[in-house]
Amino acid sequence: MRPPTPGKRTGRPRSTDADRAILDAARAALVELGWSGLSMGDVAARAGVAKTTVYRRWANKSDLVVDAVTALLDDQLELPDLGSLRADIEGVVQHFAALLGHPEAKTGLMAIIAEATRDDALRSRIRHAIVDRQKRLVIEGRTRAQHRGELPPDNGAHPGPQVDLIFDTIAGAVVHRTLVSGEPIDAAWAHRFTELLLDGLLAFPGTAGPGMPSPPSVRGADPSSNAGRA
Amino acid sequence: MRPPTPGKRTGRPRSTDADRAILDAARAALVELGWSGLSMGDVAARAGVAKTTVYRRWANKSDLVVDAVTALLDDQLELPDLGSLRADIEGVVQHFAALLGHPEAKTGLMAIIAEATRDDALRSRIRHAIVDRQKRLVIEGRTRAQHRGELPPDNGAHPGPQVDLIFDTIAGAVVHRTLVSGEPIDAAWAHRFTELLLDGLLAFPGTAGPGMPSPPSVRGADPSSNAGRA
Amino acid sequence: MRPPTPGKRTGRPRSTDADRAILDAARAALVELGWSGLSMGDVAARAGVAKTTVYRRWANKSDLVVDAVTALLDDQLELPDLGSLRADIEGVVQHFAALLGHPEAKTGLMAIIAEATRDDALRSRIRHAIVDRQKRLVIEGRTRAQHRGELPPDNGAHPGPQVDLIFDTIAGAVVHRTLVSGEPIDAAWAHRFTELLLDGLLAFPGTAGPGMPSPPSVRGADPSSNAGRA
Amino acid sequence: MRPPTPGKRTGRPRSTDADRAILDAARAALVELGWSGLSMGDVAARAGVAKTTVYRRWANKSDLVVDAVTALLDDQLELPDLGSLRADIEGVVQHFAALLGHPEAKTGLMAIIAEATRDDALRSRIRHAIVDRQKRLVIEGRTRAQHRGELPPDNGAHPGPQVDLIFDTIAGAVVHRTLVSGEPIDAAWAHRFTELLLDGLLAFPGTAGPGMPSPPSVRGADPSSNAGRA
DNA sequence: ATCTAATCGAGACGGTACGTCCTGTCTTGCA
DNA sequence: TGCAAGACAGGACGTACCGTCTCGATTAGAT
Repeated sequence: MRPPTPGKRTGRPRSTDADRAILDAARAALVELGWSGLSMGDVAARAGVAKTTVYRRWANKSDLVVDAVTALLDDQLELPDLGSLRADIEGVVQHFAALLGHPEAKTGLMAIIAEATRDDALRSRIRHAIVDRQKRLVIEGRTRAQHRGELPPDNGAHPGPQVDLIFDTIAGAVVHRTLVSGEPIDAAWAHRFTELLLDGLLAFPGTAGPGMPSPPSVRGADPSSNAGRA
Repeated sequence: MRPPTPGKRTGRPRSTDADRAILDAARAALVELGWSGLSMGDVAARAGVAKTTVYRRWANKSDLVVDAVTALLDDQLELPDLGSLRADIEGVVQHFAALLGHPEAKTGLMAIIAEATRDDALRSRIRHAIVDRQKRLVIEGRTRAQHRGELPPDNGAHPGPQVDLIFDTIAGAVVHRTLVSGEPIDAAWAHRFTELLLDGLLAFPGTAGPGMPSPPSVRGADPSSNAGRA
Repeated sequence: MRPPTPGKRTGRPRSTDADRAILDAARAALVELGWSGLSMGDVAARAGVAKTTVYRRWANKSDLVVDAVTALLDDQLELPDLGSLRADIEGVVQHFAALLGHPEAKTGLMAIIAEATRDDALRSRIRHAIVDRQKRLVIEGRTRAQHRGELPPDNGAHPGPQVDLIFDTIAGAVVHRTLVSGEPIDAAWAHRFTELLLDGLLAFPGTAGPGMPSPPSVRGADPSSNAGRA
Repeated sequence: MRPPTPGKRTGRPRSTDADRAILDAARAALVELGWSGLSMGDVAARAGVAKTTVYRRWANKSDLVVDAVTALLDDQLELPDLGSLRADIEGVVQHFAALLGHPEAKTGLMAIIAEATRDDALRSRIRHAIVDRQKRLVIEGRTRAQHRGELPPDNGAHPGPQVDLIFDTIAGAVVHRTLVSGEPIDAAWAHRFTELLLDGLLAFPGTAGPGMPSPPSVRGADPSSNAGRA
């Protein structure tokens, strides 16, 4: 939705009904047909709008779909305080997983990410519209944990890289399991993943079966797992 | 490459030269033009082959690109023994990151994954051709670490879920950072990620800035992995 | 040129330049390449027009060629008064023969007629666009001859069958000699044919060799038609 | 059916069953699909034969169809003596019309004639295989009429042009009425056409209605129709 | 009784055109 | 000026045939 552009104010104003109808139509088409099956003409027809009206707002497929998808995600960005870092992470994992369970989010996200691998402008748009936005969840959770005393306060170093690392790890795992491995994410998986993230691999060497969580280790103080190490 | 399979023995056999030429051409076209720019006619022309000859083997773009990309990954599956679990993980992370640095792998992988979000057959094809194959790396590294005594032996529980979790975590983080966040993976990131994975977030207070490695972590006293560091 | 017809008035109107360019290109292509060599894509290219633009107007090759050929014939429909029935017939025979001498008319006509042998819609289209139109020549010549007193006036019977018979005989002989027998039509043939048609076989003892005109037939004492002969 | 060619006698002989099956299949396909719809592969499939087997006998579609059609006509060439020139002509007209009533003859003939308008080799093949063969009918009828005294004997001049003219007139009228005008040929039309051909237009100026034949005029001795002439 | 060479079926091959679909731009007339 | 409608140039799609080619398996006649 770019070129309604600058100061000008004359002529017939754009229909906001059309805006909504087009985004809704795009979302619906994306679910049914996928990125490559989605056509601008079809979106216009679904929205009951002329093709011109679509192109007047979005210059091409990418732009339209990015807006359609991000609008979808914007409604979902919340991180309720569940009382502990561990619970917060489990919560966000399940929340994100639930979001990716919706076919429109799933298809749309992957489609624009794929397209972005060869389109720098699209990539940076995704970065700003999606990644940076979601990163606030990590920052917020981190700050909250620091206030609770679960994590030490910032020691003066820039926390960005740390935040990025954790964001990529959490989001990556969820996305990969859902979209690449193609397995669903349930409470048990969320629990085990949180355990791994907080305590580390060396702290729970495969003793956990599915749905059979290991006892919460505090800072991984499990002597047996340290046995073979210097 | 499906329909030649039925046991028939009659007629002129398919040219294996054509097989190779087409896959090579598809790979090259993928790098230059990306998924959406790749056209079957162009691939045929590059391969010096008629369009018919391509369609006789692969029914559509997805099928062709999946085969082209998996063949690409098959050449890359190695996990040299670097002497410790920590080093092995850092190694595989960097190895996988390097692979995703190649535009052909990057574009091709994401494209077929995106396409797979709405194509069950393609999804299971990806699972078998790529995911399951790569999972062996995790299993191999795990077994090696158990022999070294870094990890306890299997305690009778089925190790699958554990392997899956670790695989999704490693592959997911690498893929997400590379393709979604759009940041490169260097030695420092690989090191910090490995530290997080092995020791856990609670043991890892995020004091490291970029290019400014964290102090040797309390428990990661592995000489080989510290070799290049202060 | 069918589907624009419904009374609609909206949208961008079709380019009449394109109409003309396409028909001209089709005519030219027909001459150079013949029916089977003519391709829609090539016609579009010659007309400097997209293939879509051709298909929007004509659904297939037959339709396009029919229109191209009939437009060609429409320019040619004249029957100058040569002073006598005999001269008028000789004139129209030579005129029609000259028309069939043009490769575009020759190829186009036969092609659509052949196609029409298995396409009822096309057949009736040809009937209306070509046959009925040309029949007026016979009617006009007949009326003229009646005014001159060469033929008796209509005796109350419907003249249709008579007109049809004469039309099929004249047109059939010209077409057959030109396209089936593959021999050219010159002044001598036109003269002998007219003699046969007017006087009948029994009055016409076949003494004429080629270029060796028969002696003035007993009953065909028409000065104008004998002008160029011994 | 050309290249079984010269002296050689060794190897497996060609199957005559295949010859017949192919021609029959070609005939059937021609009726159903027309020239342009007929494909060599389809003919082979209908004949239960490999494409190679067809191409080994006929180099292309034209050759095959010409042979298929001429074989069809060869069975039909007879001119029974009906006792008078008039009856013989009426007989051959109706006979030829009946032949063109068969869709396979109709479609096949027109198709190859149309193709011949731009293929000299095909044209001369048609001339020899069809036209020249049928011309014998005219020659035979003429000779017979001369023996009966209905026509004068040859006066030394070469009779070819006369034969050609009559052949083109008869065949042309029948073909044109059937295929171009698209009207059927019944006994009444055959009678009226014969009358025109034998007596001439000036002898029966439209006094005949359909199915209401004029009395047989002998040498067109109708004074009233000659009124306006010198 | 073998040898041998042309036949047969099957179907892959390089090409060419097909007719459809979509893209992004443009040209109308109405509001 | 916005908008619905739809024409426009361009280009890829996946299909269908063409006429050629390579296979392995017959099949007769010549040896």
